[in-house]
Amino acid sequence: MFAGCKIALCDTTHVAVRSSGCSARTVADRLKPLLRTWKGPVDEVRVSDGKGGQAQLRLPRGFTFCTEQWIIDSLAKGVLQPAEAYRPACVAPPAPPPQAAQQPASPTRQVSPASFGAAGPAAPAQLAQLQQPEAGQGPSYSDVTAPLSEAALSAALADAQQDAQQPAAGEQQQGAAPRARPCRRVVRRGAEFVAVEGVVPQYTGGDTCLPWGAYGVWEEPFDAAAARETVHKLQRFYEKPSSFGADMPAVAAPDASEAQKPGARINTVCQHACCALRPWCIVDKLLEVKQCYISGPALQHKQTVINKSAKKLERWEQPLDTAEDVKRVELGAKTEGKVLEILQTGTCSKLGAAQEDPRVQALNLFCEVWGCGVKVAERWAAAGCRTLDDVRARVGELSLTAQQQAGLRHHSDMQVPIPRSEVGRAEQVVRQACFDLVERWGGGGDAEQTFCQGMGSYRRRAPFTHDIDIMICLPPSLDGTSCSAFMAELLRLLLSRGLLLDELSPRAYSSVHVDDEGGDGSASWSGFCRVPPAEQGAPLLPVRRIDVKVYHAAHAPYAINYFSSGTLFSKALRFWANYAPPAAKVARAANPDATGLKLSDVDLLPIQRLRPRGVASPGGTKRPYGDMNGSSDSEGSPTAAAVAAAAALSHSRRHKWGKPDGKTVELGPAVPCTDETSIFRTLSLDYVPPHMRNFGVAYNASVDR
DNA sequence: CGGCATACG
DNA sequence: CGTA
DNA sequence: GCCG
Repeated sequence: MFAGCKIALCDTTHVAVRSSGCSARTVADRLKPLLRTWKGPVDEVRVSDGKGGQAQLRLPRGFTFCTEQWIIDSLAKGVLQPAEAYRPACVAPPAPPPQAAQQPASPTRQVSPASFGAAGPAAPAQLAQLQQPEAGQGPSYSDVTAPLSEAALSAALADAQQDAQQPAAGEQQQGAAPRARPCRRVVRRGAEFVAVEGVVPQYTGGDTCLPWGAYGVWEEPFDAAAARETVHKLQRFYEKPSSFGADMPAVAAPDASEAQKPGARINTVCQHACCALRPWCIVDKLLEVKQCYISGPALQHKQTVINKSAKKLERWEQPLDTAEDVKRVELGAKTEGKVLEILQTGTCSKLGAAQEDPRVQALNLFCEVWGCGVKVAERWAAAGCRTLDDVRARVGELSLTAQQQAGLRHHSDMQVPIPRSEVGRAEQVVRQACFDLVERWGGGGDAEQTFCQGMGSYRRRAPFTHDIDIMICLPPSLDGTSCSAFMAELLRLLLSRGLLLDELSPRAYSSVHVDDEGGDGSASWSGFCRVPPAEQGAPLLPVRRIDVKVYHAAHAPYAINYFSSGTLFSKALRFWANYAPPAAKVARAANPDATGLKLSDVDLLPIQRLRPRGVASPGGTKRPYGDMNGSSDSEGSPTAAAVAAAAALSHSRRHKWGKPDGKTVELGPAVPCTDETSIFRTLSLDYVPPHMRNFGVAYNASVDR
């Protein structure tokens, strides 16, 4: 029924429908043409969209409607979820007239007729929770603390609470009556935290009173609605900074244009039901177009722009049938043109030309090799190579780095997605080694404050990842030790325990970091590993890419924030810190000369931008995004103190390549953050949990490059 | 036309 | 320049 | 490629 459609490959008994903004009529119309090829039995079903719209539609027997969230959750949990809990509002069974009149806006679910699946008269409360899985995941605090016993606090917990004041956690609870302290006993056994009494708590802060990082608990409480709003705010500001302050709806209002579409239908190529809900085919084509921009000036930024547009389209929940439909998305001029062309012809001239060009094809292929970027790819192509085997055959004359040779060797294994479970087992191996080492290195009484977790899309709950990314934050008692020395030991241990491949010299790891102050603040290593099979005799698992990072405790909030976020989310957050008026206000409070904040993986610094965005040249003094806050005029002429401070600060972190950015100066003092929540609060944002730090729709195939 | 996130190996 |  |  959905041949060629990427969503439907998951399952052949469900019809994915967007959760809102769609009429029953539309669903019926979309299904009609698809049914022409359906041979099996069909049921006549009456549906209502709760907005007065009703429709009679034909549905293959045994099929059920579901939202896209059903797919995501089913994948994440590895089990098909009950579809009735994910029924789209726009295809609810028609409500009996009297009730519908009484509660027009109420989302109460009616019990379904047979063709909606065997929902039965399930408890409405349960349904409501499942309907919005996000809400269920939020730490409605009572859920978190309820199972815990009311016995006496463990002495260790009491101690920890005394010296860790948690202002951010308290703030989140504003308004709510303080609850009795939850009580529990948790002990660390090696790399594991086990509950002796009650259960290991899930979230820090809030009224659990649990300091961040105690007992291996690093998850912070969140409000799903506030988090969604924050994601939206960041997206908007990143995509169109001038839109700051204007309140825009998260999705385009379900328009009345469904009734009479003014424009002519130009979409002649894509009839997929799921593409009416999200233009997947357009997104896919656009990402192919991105590949045309593989060489030339500023191409990285052109690719970035296409990426942004793709994410925007991915979030677009209206059908794209007419030119007016496309206009409403508000893409850039050129991108919009490409989308129109794709709609009309199924492809785009730019793409056609590039697909004919074997050199462009080769460049894109070569860039898949880890360690090979555009420059190197161009060298290989210039030498006449068109396939990876061409390159392999001429390794000698092309002078590949060890990294590139390894990347070439494992290229095919890199194509295999990594299931969560495998990342989890790698995490266990590293965690064991890490805690062993922390103890051996005399990590005082605070070894349990060591952070060691799988990061990246794994921490964002993706069902599959493309690499294994593990981060360690040493406990405070190891502040004086060198991260690279710790890394070297750790790699040796991981090699001997059979996780790492003996490639890219994990044996000889050393970081030439003879910088300032004793003890370098961070170290990182990238290489390959093979996770030992779960049971003996099982076939070897593929080789995987693995990154390991070690940070000092002081950097933990910033490092964890960065490595838990998707690429675009990180960029948007840093962009916000740099330029958003609320961030600028915070910056000025920390240092009167500051114009914004610079967020990195180790700290949050006030900075002074000598030429703020929106200022043409030395001439005018136009401020970037309106003069929304009173500010002292001190732009374009850094104080002597600022320059001196900048020189001192940037001394240790001067890059070898690229131009040293002379247009901003780093100022002090750094803004201290105790946890991730406090980073968001500092930036005047609400905390966003890792699994929501994706732009676009979570866990589809697209990867930023 | 300058800037586009920020850093380490 | 490569990586994240 | 797009925004200011």
